[in-house]
Amino acid sequence: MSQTVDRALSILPLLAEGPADLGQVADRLGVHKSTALRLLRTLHEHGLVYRQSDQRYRLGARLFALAQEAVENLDVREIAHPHLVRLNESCGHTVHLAVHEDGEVLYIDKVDSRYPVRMYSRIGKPVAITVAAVAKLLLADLPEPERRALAEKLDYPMYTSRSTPSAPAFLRELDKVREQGWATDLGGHEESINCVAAPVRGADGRVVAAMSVSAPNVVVGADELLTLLPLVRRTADAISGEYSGKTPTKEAGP
Amino acid sequence: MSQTVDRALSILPLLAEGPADLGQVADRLGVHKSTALRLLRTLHEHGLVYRQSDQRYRLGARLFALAQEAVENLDVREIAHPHLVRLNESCGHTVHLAVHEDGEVLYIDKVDSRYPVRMYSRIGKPVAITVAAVAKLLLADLPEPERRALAEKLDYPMYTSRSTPSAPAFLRELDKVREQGWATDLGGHEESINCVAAPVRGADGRVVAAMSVSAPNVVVGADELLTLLPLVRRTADAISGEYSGKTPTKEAGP
DNA sequence: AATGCCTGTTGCACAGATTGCAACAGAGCT
DNA sequence: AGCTCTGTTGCAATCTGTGCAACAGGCATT
Repeated sequence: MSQTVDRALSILPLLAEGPADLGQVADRLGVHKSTALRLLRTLHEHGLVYRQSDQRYRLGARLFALAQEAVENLDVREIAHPHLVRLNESCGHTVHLAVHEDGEVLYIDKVDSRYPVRMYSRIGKPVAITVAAVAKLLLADLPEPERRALAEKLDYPMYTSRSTPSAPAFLRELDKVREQGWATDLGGHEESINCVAAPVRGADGRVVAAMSVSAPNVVVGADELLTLLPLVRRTADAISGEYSGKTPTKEAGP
Repeated sequence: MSQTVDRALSILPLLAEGPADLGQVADRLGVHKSTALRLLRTLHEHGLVYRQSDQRYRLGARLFALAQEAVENLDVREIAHPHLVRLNESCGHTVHLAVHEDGEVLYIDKVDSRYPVRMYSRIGKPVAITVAAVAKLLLADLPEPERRALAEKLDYPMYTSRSTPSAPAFLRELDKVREQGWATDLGGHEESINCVAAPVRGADGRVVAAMSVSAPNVVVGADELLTLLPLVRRTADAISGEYSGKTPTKEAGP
């Protein structure tokens, strides 16, 4: 809607691919070098891009700080976290929390005490939306037309032979998931990894988040993982209860 | 430099404080509501802001993805990570990696296997620049005028009685740190936490990053922590060697 | 139940900011 | 030393962004 801002913001994903110099940025934006320079300057003043010693531009530090603060005012995450930790303690597996936003599903929390994994390599990363158990739950709850439109807009990469192959198959899966109130991903993303997931609902019953437990086949088989389903659902329900019970925004209640 | 972009970007830190509606955004920007609306729309199209169900705006998902990719392009981090893990395994304490950028120091990696801490609560967060051991190392290496200018621009909050109190004291500390080639923070940020840090240098000898080991007093005293110094320095030197040995950019070598 | 207020949204004309050009500067390389 | 390449600045034309005012829709109040 605003050309200048649009151009400026287009620089960010471009730089996300790697550092670039002025000429490259100008070319890929399709604007004059001087224009690109001015946009980059403005981005720089706000700390969103950084000019490294070789004069090339790169994404800047403020971006981290913003993403940081953004994740910190997601109230679902705050409420859910202790529950995730407790679940992790009792089963030992990786626990994820994810939300849906504008056609993307992303992890907003993760607990994995067994292996010291680099946590930031996951949080914030968009999820494999067509196969992940949490994605199924979040999308299954969308209103019919929106869900259909999204399903048909998606790509269906065959990560493994068990990946969801097409929009119709995906929509069928979503119907099933909505019906049963939980979801799985059995080797659909990575051959040897299975997940079980359950939805977190707000006061109005809408799904606001989804949580999952993941484990590699070598640790527990799919059957064994499924025995955790009741525990996962109970945890999700506990979060739902707490989330819809309180209104943690600052508006004073009656 | 570019008014429109400047205004649009000013919205981001504003929303970082918490969700806001159109009117609030317009007020705080000092522009007409319609203008704010258009800016927000553009930000929305790029996924940087998200409109939640109550119509208020909040920072968006793309921000995570960008910060994500940004951190993945930092080659120091990639090289350093295994070393940090190894150091953590041998001493058991929290290990940090930090870089300096435009007057800010921020953590870009952290390993803490003992306590399952929420990792993202730190990575990307600006460091207490006047007291942190890693900050001292990074700033001590700046050219004299720049260092002086920065030191005088900073605030010197007294987190504890041992915090750096003023610019002159800070500059003196930086001189000492540069001299000895390592740094400490003994309860300067939080009363009961001590850190030892060492610099990572590029091929030209400039400090490109700094790493530290932190531990609370109740686990090991300051004296005991200092016995780790040789190990920390060796680790940092190992990273420096590997970092300056390779040029991991795509420019083909001879 | 109807009214009034408040928030978000659109069309339009003006003003002013942004754009591309061309000329300049400075570094790095042949 | 000359050359080219990249980054940088001043300027005028114009296109874009801005604020205004009117509209729409929802919520709470009368």
